[in-house]
Amino acid sequence: MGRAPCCEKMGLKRGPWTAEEDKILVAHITSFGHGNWRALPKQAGLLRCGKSCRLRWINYLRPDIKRGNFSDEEEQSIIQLHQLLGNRWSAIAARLPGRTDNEIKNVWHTHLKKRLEPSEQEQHEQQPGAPKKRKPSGPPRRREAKAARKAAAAAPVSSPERSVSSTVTESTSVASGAAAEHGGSSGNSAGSSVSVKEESFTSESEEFQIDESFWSETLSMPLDDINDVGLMEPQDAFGGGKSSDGDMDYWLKVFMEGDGDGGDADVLDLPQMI
DNA sequence: AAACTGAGCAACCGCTATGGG
DNA sequence: ACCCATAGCGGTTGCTCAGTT
Repeated sequence: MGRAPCCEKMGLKRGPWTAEEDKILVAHITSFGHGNWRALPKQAGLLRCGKSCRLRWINYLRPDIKRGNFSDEEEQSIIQLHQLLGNRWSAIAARLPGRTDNEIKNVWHTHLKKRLEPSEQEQHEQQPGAPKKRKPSGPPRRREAKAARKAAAAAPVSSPERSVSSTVTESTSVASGAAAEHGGSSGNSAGSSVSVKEESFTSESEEFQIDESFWSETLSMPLDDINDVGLMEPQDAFGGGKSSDGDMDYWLKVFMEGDGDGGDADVLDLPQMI
């Protein structure tokens, strides 16, 4: 279908986002929402293509992103959901609030898949795989280190030093119901352009900071808003969606509701991994 | 201490789906 | 009904850096 060339390369920046760009993007979306991704970069004064902005926002800047390592429960859920849904990362992500499809995809390919493969091999052929040169055992240390780094660097909205760093996840727990009325930023498409003027987006020279209330508000917004699309939403997950998903949805339904023997009942309880 | 290796992750690419005119 | 623009998704790539040699 008539697909506009993504980023008419001319003049558009690519590669890693700078803190400055992050600030601009967050500021713009927070103030005006993201009704039109394609137009957004121009409006915000970013030399990026809309696609890139969208990706950056969804995968990294969104305030409701949960950072840090995946908990065991989350990993188990991913494994189970992957068995059920296959590589439908967005569908899986929809059931793991705060996690993005990209992140889940990465975790799957880097950890979970590998973790499963050996056990599957052992199942099929009781042959211990050739000992890996590295990674003796135990939790990947690098992961934790990175998670820390990530948490530090992540909060897009604060200064690099990240005085506010105590992770978004933490604030999630204290999020008050205060501002649930805000139209949710992730679902926050066009219309709901959040009216968060009170946020302190000060001039570039000053520390860029979003008022705590923003995070509380956003984080406390009904998860339904965030996960509307996929999170156990009957119509969507069970047939209201694309017709091509019919089979999948059917089995999902069976899986979720239990097919009688209740074998997978556990999974049925994982609507939200918070 | 330096070089090397590879895990981890952010970002990109290209395709399909969807909605509006 | 058709065409086009945009959003969204999944696969892939390439960079960074911790861990190993």
